[in-house]
Amino acid sequence: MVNTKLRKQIDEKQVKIFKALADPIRLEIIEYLKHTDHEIACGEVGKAVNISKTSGSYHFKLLESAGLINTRWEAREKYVTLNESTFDKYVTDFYQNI
Amino acid sequence: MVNTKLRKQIDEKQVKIFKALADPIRLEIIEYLKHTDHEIACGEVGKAVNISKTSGSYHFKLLESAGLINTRWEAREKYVTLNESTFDKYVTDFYQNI
DNA sequence: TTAATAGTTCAAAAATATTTGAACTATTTT
DNA sequence: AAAATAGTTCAAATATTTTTGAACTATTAA
Repeated sequence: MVNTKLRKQIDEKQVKIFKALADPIRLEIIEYLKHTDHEIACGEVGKAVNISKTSGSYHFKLLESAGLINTRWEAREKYVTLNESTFDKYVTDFYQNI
Repeated sequence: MVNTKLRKQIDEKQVKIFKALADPIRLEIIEYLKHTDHEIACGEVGKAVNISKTSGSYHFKLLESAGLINTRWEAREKYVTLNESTFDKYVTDFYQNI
């Protein structure tokens, strides 16, 4: 059990995560990344799910800001992977924890 | 593994559920219902989370349409409970199943 | 050193979601 | 029968999210 202020912060984070998951493009990206199962460049994912680079930039930023993906720059490319621990804590364990 | 058309339907349902969860009022309602742990009238929940009846009507309808709550009318009141099986299938098991 | 490539940023436009209050239905209480 | 209660519906207003294209930065390749 947590206090009210912390509860509220947790909820804001929780809402942010569900918002990030509440979009068909982002779900496609997430599914693609899960099945890929290794680091992959944003551009390659974007091609796979058929979105413009601008749209990709928007969606990857949002996913990263929610903590659902990790990113790493190398040369011209930004590589992404899923952040499984966020899925575990905020999705898989959501119902149990509220 | 499922075919493309079914995959798409599942995704639509999945998006709808995450959208329903992606709102602070609805998360409060859900948390309240989980802790209440028995049938309770919409109005009582609405008072507890401090929303207008119009707003309550909107949010309960959305939660029901996503399959996250069950409802039952009795006399003037509409009673709600969480639909745990939807949480299990679409939230708890989400990451594993994609 | 110029081209091409990978991605970002910006602001405007378009699309979606939420809130609000007034008027409504159905049921129960007085 | 009238008043009160519980909830719905509607349309307008507001707020938030997403898409778009043009211009940009940084890096690599020719």
